[in-house]
Amino acid sequence: MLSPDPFADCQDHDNSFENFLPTPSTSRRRSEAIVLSEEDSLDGLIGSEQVTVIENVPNNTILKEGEEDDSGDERVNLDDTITRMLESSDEEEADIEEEPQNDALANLLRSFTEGRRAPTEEKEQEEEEKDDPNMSIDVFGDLNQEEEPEKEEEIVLPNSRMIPVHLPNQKEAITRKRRFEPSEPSTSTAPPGADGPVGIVSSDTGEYWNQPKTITVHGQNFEINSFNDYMRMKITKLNHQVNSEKSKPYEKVSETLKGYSVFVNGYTEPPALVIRDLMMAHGGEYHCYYQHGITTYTIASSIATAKVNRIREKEIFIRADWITESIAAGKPLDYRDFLIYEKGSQEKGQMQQFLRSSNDKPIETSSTSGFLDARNPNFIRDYYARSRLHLISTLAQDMKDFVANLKLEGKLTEKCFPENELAEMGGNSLGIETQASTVFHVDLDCFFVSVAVRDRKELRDKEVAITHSKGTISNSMSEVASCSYAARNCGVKNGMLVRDALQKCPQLTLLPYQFDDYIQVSRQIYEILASYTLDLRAVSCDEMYINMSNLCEKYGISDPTALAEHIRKVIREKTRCPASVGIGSTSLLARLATRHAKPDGVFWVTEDKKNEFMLEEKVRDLPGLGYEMMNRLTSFFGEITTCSQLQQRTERELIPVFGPKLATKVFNQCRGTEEDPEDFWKTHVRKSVSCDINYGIRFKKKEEVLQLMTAIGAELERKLIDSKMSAGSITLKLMIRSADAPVQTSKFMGHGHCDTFTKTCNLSVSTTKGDILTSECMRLYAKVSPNTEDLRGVGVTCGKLKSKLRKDAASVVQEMFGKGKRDPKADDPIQKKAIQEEPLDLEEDDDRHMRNKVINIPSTSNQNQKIRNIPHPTDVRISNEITVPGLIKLSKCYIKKSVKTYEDVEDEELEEKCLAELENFLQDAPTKQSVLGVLEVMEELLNAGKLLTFQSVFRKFEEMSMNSTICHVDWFAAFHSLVPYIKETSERLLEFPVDLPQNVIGKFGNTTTGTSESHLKPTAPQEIFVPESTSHTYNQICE
DNA sequence: ATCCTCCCCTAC
DNA sequence: TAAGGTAGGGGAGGAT
Ligand SMILES: Nc1ccn([C@H]2C[C@H](O)[C@@H](COP(=O)(O)OP(=O)(O)OP(=O)(O)O)O2)c(=O)n1
Ligand SMILES: [Mg+2]
Repeated sequence: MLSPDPFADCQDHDNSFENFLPTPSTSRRRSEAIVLSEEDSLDGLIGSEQVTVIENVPNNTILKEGEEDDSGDERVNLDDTITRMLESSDEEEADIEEEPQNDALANLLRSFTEGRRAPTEEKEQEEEEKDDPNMSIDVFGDLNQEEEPEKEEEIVLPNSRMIPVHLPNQKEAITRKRRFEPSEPSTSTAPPGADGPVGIVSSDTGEYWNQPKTITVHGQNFEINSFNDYMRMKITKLNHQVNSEKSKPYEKVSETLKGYSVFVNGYTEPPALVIRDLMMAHGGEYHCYYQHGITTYTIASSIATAKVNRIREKEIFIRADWITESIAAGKPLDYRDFLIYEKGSQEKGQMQQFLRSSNDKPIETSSTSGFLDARNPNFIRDYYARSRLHLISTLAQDMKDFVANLKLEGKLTEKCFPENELAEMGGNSLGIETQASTVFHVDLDCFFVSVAVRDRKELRDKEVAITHSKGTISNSMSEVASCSYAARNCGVKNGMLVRDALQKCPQLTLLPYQFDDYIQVSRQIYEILASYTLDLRAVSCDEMYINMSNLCEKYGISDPTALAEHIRKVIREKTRCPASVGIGSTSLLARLATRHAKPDGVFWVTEDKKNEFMLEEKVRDLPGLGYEMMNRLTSFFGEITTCSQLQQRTERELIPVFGPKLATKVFNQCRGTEEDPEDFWKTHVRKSVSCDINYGIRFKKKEEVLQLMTAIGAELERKLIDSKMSAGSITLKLMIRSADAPVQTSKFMGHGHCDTFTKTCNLSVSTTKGDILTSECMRLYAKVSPNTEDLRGVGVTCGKLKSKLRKDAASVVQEMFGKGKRDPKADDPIQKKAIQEEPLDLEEDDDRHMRNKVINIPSTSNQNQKIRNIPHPTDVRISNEITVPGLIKLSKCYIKKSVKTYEDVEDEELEEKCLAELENFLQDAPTKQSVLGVLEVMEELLNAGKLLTFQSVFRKFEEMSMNSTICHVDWFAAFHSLVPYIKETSERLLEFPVDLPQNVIGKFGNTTTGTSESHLKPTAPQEIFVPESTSHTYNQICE
């Protein structure tokens, strides 16, 4: 195959290298990324620089202030409200669910297995679909190696979409040289994708760097560096007795407590150490800290009253004798007999007991069957409960939502500081003009560590890292989530493998996560900052920007560092965590300033000093320039570390390196002239919702894939509903073990070196439904059809999101008719038609339909070759032309009937005529387009609020589709593939806040079971008013 | 030109 | 053992 990739030139260079690198071409790109490891030395530099910053830059460093030329005041538009955030009822009809779901799944399963039955033919046929120009079929050839191994040679680089650049030869040489430098084995800044320095030994970062240090045999790591080990043990023991004891070997006596884990709170009898041994000896787990969702029980002797008040949700306090008695009994006993109640408050305890027993069983820890088992329905939950990245991602999103809601309400959070402090701050400087723009960047210092160290004074200023690793294995492949500044001085960095961190810093103390506390602290800091101003932008769980321009002006504060110190003080008091504040006139300057402020300080880049300031800034610190871009920069211009060096380059020169957008951005950034975009302080509408699992995926059977997809679908449904969005498109991302990567990854159950494949499809009707998402994902999965055992990761992204909130629709109705009551005139279709509407999101579907291309329907002969390819709604992009004339006429006919109060012979005749036409139409096998046409008519009836008509049409259609004498057999299946979509639309309507005969829909929901009987007895439904659709279909119906 | 899909990169 | 998620920006190259 030929590659259209303009980067092909560079491939040639690489090819000359292939002697050294037994790397197949697919992974060449990645290995190159690893090879260019000046990143390491560069970061090492930064690391050491940080030391000086810490020591030499006193807190409150202020570069002199001077000019205040800018008169352009940052106006923030608080009115930029997202209407979608407004409240609206969002109930779900639980009982509608069951049966249709199964239908959808059954359908999907069928199509899935069919797809697998004849993979080769499928593959060839797929070519004509041409829906995948980028992902060449050969890629699959690559994966299905056992069939066609010779193909490997001609494979193009499917993953290497590069900016079209011709790398100078000489730079290439530099690149290569570096490749063999064993120096600075820091993996911390290597992006996750750079996992595979494939050419050398193995697939994973860790294995590459550590190959000389460890030997791996049968999954067992044999360590070499025992001195480090010894030191670490010794220090850990001093610092944390329990932890050190952990490494003692113990005899496993039984499996009685398998699946249970405990956290010991305070003094108990037997004491914590004994409990730990007991737990371990009997198959249980001992946790040094309570971990929400993971720790089964908390063991304590009594709970102080104060403590009861802040019991973590679901935390179960029991007495220690649960353990001893369970062991004695040889089975885990019911925890409820061992609950601890607050003294003298039996009542409350019983209430709690009741709540607990009714709500949920004690959290069975995943280890019962190993969460890697896809059959575990709590698969995702258990994984998430331990994933720090999931935690910080969702927490960041939560904080963004929190801020968005505050802006919407326009209310500050409750003041948590004396008002006069602000006034005092600016009191004496009323005459002095304040800065035109003052932006704060607040970031907690080594967030996770700070939280952990709060209650452990002895570890303050010590080398500490937060990780899953308990330190029992010296060369742990676990990652350091966050490390203290003392540890950073040793060269430890966030994201580094524990093994490497211990190598650099043997005295490192490892502490476990405290997820619950991160959530709390995160909320606290946002509550604090939001009490000052709503001009605030959430970046992550521990980091945000605040626009202090208005506040400074209001209180006449000319020295923002005083304000910053004040804020830091409040944060420290409330959370007991240190925060640093960077101050500048733009977010960029504030952010860069924070680097100098850390740890636990303030740094202000004043306008007159900002040019000077920028000169010394590190290029790597510019936001947007990561590992890969630094590599590219170096390969073009050699080592460039400071912004002053970067300033020597023209914008034009940077474009080939970074691409036009980034080049412009970086060009301005390195001069400090980058202005914040107009909407920087505005709430951003979320564009995607996704769920990724790229850990622990080792499947044997395709059913397990389906099971995972089902879980992902459910999770996405939850997230979509939570964010009040529905998905218009679905993207499936698969991580597949690279052909050259070993089956055993270096990180236990990690994904190792992988190739990724993505497939997207658009939904004809946007949805929140997990079963639809799942079935679509499986269809996409079938398109890739990788070796099940080589699957290493699955991610699903919902895009083309639509707000599911009806608020805007409702307000339109209110404006027109007042009070949101249904207008009687609206029932009259003729009058109704006269009413012109703003486009509502109901109609966005139609907009999208118009935009989408119409895919050519394969000729019938072509279709017949397939085993039996029943058209599916998403096979087709929506057509403008509806091809179900009989159905439309029937609809018209029913609409007419629903309006009239008398029987009309003429209408009867018309109805029969329509039915005949429809029958005629249904005699042909369903095509993609005709199935879609049916769907569209149904949807439009629903969208138009024609419930009665819809019912009639639906019922009629269902009836006909089941009758194989009047209709082609495939229509039955085709019709049922539509049901979930129709159901989804009908449920959407339930949310419409105008009077709605819910019972009708409810009844309808129960009848879409696919069985023959139809309960769609008209229970006197009324047509409801819904703002008129402008769609082509609807116009056809109304005509 | 502008859109869409399939990537890659970045940040926490 | 280990828990490598998630959202956004953006480029290449094809389709329209
Ligand atoms: N690779 C990473 C990077 C960060 N985090 C988590 C742990 C961090 O504590 C938190 C915040 O990230 P920061 O980049 O703000 O790093 P720290 O707060 O730890 O240090 P500092 O902000 O002082 O540089 O995110 C993580 O789990 N894994
Ligand atoms: Mg931080």
